[in-house]
Amino acid sequence: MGGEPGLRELKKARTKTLIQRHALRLFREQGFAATTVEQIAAAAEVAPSTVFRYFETKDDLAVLADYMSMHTRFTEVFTGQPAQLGPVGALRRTVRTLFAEMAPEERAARYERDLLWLVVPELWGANLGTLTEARRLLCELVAHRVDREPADPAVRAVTDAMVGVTLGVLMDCARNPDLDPATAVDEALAQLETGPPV
Amino acid sequence: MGGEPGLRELKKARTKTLIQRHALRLFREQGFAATTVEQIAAAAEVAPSTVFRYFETKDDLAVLADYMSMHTRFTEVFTGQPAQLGPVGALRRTVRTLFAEMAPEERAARYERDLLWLVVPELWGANLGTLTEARRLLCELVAHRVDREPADPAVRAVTDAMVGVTLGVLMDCARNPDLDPATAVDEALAQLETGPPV
Amino acid sequence: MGGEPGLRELKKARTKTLIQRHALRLFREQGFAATTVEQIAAAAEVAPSTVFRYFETKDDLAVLADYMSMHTRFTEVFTGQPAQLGPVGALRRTVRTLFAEMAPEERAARYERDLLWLVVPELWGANLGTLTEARRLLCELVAHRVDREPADPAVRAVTDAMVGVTLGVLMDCARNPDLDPATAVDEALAQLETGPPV
Amino acid sequence: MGGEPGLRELKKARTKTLIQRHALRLFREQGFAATTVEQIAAAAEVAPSTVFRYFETKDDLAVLADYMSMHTRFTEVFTGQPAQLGPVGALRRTVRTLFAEMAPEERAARYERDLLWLVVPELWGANLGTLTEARRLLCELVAHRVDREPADPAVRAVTDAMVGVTLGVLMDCARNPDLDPATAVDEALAQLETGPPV
DNA sequence: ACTGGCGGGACGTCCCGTTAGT
DNA sequence: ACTAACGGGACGTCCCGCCAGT
Repeated sequence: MGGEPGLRELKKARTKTLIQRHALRLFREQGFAATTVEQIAAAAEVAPSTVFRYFETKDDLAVLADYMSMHTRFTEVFTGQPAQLGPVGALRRTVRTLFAEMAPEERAARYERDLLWLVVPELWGANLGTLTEARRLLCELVAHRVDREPADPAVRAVTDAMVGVTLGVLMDCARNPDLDPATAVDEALAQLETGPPV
Repeated sequence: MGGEPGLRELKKARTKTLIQRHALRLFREQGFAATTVEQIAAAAEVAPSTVFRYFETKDDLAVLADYMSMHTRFTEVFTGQPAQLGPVGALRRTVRTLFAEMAPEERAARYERDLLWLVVPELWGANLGTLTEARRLLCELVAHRVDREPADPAVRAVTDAMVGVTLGVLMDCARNPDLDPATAVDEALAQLETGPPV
Repeated sequence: MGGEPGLRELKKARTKTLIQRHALRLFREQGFAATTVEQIAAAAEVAPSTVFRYFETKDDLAVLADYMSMHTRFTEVFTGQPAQLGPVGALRRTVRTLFAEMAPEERAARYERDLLWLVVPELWGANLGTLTEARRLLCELVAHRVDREPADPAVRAVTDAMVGVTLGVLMDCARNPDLDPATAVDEALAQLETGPPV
Repeated sequence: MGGEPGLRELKKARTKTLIQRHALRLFREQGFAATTVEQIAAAAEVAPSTVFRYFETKDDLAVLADYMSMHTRFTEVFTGQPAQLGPVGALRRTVRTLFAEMAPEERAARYERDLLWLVVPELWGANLGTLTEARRLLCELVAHRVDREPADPAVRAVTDAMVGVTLGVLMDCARNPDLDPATAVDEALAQLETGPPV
């Protein structure tokens, strides 16, 4: 009653992470469609039913559910940027801050995990919800920053431009492991910031 | 013997279109996963095997294959825009031209068909290839117009911004049938063109 | 140690009844197959494991176990009927007496619960045992009353006729809530009693 | 077009019968629940999917679908009985005629198949529909014979009595292979016919 | 003692490839 | 050429038994 003090909860979270880790590894190694839930279960040393206990569908194994939990931190940092910064500038500094907060080894781990869906078409479906939600959030934050409505066309446009640019560069990163997402995103957004594009 | 008389070809194309039309309708009505190939076959009055003769997988039913054929026309129009126009301006005029070339009743039909995948997550996977290809093409056209390399970060950025803005507004159109895609896209791109966003 | 104080017993019985009540309600609302044990557990606010502690299988949730306990009272009343009454007459009066012994609100509650299995095919399997047992008992009581063997064809026939008529009318009641089982059964049995049918 | 002349249809029917035959055999040998669809498929030398192509659910394997086809013959014979016969007499003669029409080896085969569900509780659910339909038909035929409405209580009662007696005796036959259903049913119904039971 | 978590396995749906029939 | 039939296999749901935690 009141938050499950511990051991059970902990093990649950551990199992969930374990299953997803193996799933993502197998998706990368063999492709999404070619990987069966049975294989994932075997790799994680659980029963197939257990996989479905933690993830409703196979697709959900590729969904980064903990992203939602990042939204509050993102909001904090973005909102905290100096008022004279435009939306693009604020986003650049937010991204820099959030990347800096991650320990180096965490960053490497995340890159593998979080960029996978960008290069596996089947996973877009499962992650579209997360993406849409992120877009909605960013739109609101931008609106607040420039003191307009989220439905304002200018707000929509700048938001979608930032999303487009960020996604584009991340897709390149996912395909090319030599690129560092942190700097790549920052540089790409810089292009947007400097003025009328090209 | 010799070149297909063309009649058979025509009938084949007709069947293919027929199957896809019914498939898309059912996807919209019932959702993608809930629609079975058998239902589609029944609706199109063919055998399930025939569906697979025309489309390799069920996913392919949701892919707008004829888009590739639009690329040449798109390239023509885009390239033909006045040299002093920037990429965004050139895209706006290209889009206007292409929309204008469509008969009104064709436009309505296309809206239904072509925007469907934007609101059905499972269909993103199948259409991602088309989208990526379109992005690549636009990137090259932009590069050529501004006389830089396609790999140039500025070229990438403006391309991805245009793609992001266009997709964003199309998603809104798909969800809100009152919006007219032609004007909505044009207005959204106008936001990008006018200068440093917001 | 020693006889259970009875308090624990009582609570147990209460829980069992509670679980079954919710199960039957859900079976009626959603159908048997569509109702999961988890839903039942949630409705009764217990853990799924607990459901299986009280009922061996899901099917058993639909079995009216307390019917066996009614057998002794039934036997008493049936045996106590005047000797000159035939089996059908004795059954009619027994049924009337037993119905009369129930408080009105109990009758309404029982109707809902006890007639459910008649209209849900999947529940026949679980309840067939109870039905067979009832048939066997009635057969013996009839045999005793007419002073013949239970295996006597005439005894079997009259027993099965009564069972058939009763079941038939109860199935009608289950489907048509306007009918009152007490009078409907009585009237139907009256048809059997009056002589060579039709 | 127009009734599938042959080979295909024939093979289909053959496969369906084959699967069901093996299923019923296994149900008898191992019990219903203990028999898996895989086992049935293996015994019939088909794939498990093929089983589900012919029978919607495992339960349906135990349903005697061809009974419906007997209804017309039954109606003919029953209706053709002399007008002065009462419903029970007409049913007795109908049953005798129908049994007589079967070749001896067919009778033996049918007994095995058709009486199985009576002793396997899980199968009652699947067969209840057939039973209910039979009851409805008999009710109508009786009503017509005695020139009353099918809803008339007397009609209902005599119908249900006949159904009850028949079922009861068939259950005994199913459990006791020494009994001959044809004569057992006839004798049991005779009890109903001779007058006020007992 | 009760409950939560997990295993194992059956069911039933669906996809899609192959083979054989018309 | 088109289609029906079937195979094989993945997915996802659900039941129910067991064991470990509180």
